[in-house]
Amino acid sequence: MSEPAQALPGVRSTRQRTAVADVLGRVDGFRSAQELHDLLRHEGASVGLTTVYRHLQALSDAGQVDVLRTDDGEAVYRRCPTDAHHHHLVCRACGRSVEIEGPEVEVWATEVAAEHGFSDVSHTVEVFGTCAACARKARRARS
Amino acid sequence: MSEPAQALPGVRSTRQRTAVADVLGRVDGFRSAQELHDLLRHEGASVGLTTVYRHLQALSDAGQVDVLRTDDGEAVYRRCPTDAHHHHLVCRACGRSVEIEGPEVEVWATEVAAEHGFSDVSHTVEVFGTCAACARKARRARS
DNA sequence: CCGTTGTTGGCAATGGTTTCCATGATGGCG
DNA sequence: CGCCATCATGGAAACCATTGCCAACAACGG
Ligand SMILES: [Zn+2]
Ligand SMILES: [Zn+2]
Ligand SMILES: [Zn+2]
Ligand SMILES: [Zn+2]
Repeated sequence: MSEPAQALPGVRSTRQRTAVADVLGRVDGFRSAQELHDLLRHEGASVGLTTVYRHLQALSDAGQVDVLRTDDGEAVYRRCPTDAHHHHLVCRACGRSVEIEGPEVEVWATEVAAEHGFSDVSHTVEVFGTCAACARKARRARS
Repeated sequence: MSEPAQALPGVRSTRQRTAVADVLGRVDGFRSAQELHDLLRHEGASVGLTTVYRHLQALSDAGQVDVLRTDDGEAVYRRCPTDAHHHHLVCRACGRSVEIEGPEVEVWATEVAAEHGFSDVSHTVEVFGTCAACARKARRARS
């Protein structure tokens, strides 16, 4: 551990790289690459869309951001406060999300896969809903 | 209930519609729209790609086929032997899949959402792995 | 200051999916 | 039977997130 963990060899710390990492830290939910690109643009720290994709890819490869896909196939990204394996409770309306974990789910997934002779097992577990804030907003709008 | 559940008003039973429903019943795993289109083409019962998409959409809306997305965002479809709520154990290599269920997971998802004040809750739970057949095949190829 | 090496970002290409629209089949009705 | 209204079909074009390409750029070491 003679060097910071994030400085992989051959990876420079550029303005763009930190801008992408920063904006991810500042938002509270899953965001698409294009939303992040727009955010950066509006903040003045403009970064090419291609570059945003590149860094999101890199961060995701490094396990520093979580990626999941919306119902219509768009990839959305989130930097979570924890590095440990976990899942998400995501608001369908605003994207805000909460880290959740369920040891019993981990066990169940492993066991059921083994029972059927599957190896090299992984799983996706995401819970979607409407957060309290968005539910309030919707109720107010409907009245 | 004076009419069969599947015959929605304004939906005719055409050659194409049955062809799509049939091929879904004949394959054993999740398949993409384009794969299904190819299968139909090779069977002689050719159906336009647009029409394949249309019927997959309709069947999915009617809850008669399950849809999920691969890592690269492609939608894959499967007609499952059961109508009841369930999840899948899917082979990453060949798409073959097994229906699984876990009551404890259902409970967990509901509870954790309620704890955080989320309403209108749904969830996606899929387990991926390499099925025994594909694992054998891979081992043989590597030697 | 120069050359090497990794970075950037606009633009073009990709590829799954959807939309359009002209054509075709169906079925009721006179 | 002939005609019309109503879907259904499918090829082509549009869409759109994502990736590939590549020329211009910054950083670093010498
Ligand atoms: Zn919300
Ligand atoms: Zn897990
Ligand atoms: Zn397999
Ligand atoms: Zn479930």
